[in-house]
Amino acid sequence: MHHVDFKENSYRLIANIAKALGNAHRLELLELVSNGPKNVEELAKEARLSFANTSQHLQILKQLNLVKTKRVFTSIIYSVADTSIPLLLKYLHKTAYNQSLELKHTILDFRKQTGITSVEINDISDTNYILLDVRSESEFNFGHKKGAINIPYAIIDKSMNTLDKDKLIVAYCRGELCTFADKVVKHLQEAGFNAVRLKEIIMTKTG
Amino acid sequence: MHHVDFKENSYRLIANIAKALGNAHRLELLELVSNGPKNVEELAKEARLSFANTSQHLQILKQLNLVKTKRVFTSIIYSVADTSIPLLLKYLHKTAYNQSLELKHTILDFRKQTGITSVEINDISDTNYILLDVRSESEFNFGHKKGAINIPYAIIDKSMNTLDKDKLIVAYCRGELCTFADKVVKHLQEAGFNAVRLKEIIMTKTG
DNA sequence: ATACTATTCTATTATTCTATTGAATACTAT
DNA sequence: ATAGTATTCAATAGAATAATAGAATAGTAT
Repeated sequence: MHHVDFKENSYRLIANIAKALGNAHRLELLELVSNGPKNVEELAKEARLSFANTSQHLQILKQLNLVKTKRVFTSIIYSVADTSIPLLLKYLHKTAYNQSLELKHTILDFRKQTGITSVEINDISDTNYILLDVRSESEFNFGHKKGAINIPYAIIDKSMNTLDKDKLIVAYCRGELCTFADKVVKHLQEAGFNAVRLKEIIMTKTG
Repeated sequence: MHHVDFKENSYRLIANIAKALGNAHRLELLELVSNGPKNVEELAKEARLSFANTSQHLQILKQLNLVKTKRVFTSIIYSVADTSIPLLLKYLHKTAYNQSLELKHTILDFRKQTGITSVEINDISDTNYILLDVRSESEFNFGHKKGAINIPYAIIDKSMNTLDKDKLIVAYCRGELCTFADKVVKHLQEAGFNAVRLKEIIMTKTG
């Protein structure tokens, strides 16, 4: 192969991966499956898309080997194909946040509007905090931050009495654009807890 | 802003960055400017594109704040907007290499065909090797690996006599898809030098 | 001032991408 | 076997993207 064809072929193949990430819905779907395996119905609902459209986007991701499937009873379960993919998503978010003033302001304004404090793990002086994962039980079991406990968003009102009011509660969900943690923090604060939201780009196991 | 709009807006803005990388020519242009500032003419020539088309692609990259411009005499010089961008490109290459069998084989077959050995820095047992940067002088001056010396690809035949035949020569260029280093290694080997190519995804300063 | 030149803009065309709809498929459950 | 259901396929229309050619612009050089 001539070096010009080699270069053009290679760039085309790499660009194909970027192109797959270059659609807001596919990006969201890929992040959803990065948080744990899900079937098409769940993904369609979470991403607010039609069934058929979700399936089509997922097939594009599958064709590029970014997600993989397996059948479990009547459902096709999609999951992320490789652990390097969430890492790529993280750097994409980072660059977007750094280079797009509009994105930066969208995120900062939203957090400001909710009035909830976001902290990074390293910024927490209190060593005796509770790290609270508010995602679903299956997402928690698929992978979570070291030392975290799980109270899914949906049941926080019933289960918050198991939490210690004297400790700082640091809640997190799927990442920067997931708003489960924001809502949980608000509920906890209203119930008299000392709670903040973990500032993170994308959910990663170690932190 | 409602949390659904917040999410959709944010994903749209992040996807816009990915979309910019989702074109083989733009990807190549972005990597070219990551190696050092260049004017439109240079970029068009290197990427084998028409002048107008190059300009249009560059404007898309500029609009997304991935590249920046400045005028120097009669030319507009494009350069990469931020150091986080080459890092994103590196992870994109990595994921593409891992997930696309076709890309992996394209690269492996090309290197096999040239018959040139690729090594990683850590694999070199001989501590007394020469690290040779074969890019242009201006690219070298913009940033190079620690300890590297520069003999641009274009003048290797005239300048190879300054190199030591008793030392291992490890040549590198702009990265995995750049073939300058391959050609230089071949010339050096034919002239009786002991030369190999540095295996690297994207040119980074430290290594 | 004027010519020159590097770059960008405009208009056009061909191509690719996206969402929708309804039908088809492939598997499970009985 | 048959029914049921989750998912995918196929066709389509509209929107967005990409490349080309030629005109326009904005600066430098004389």
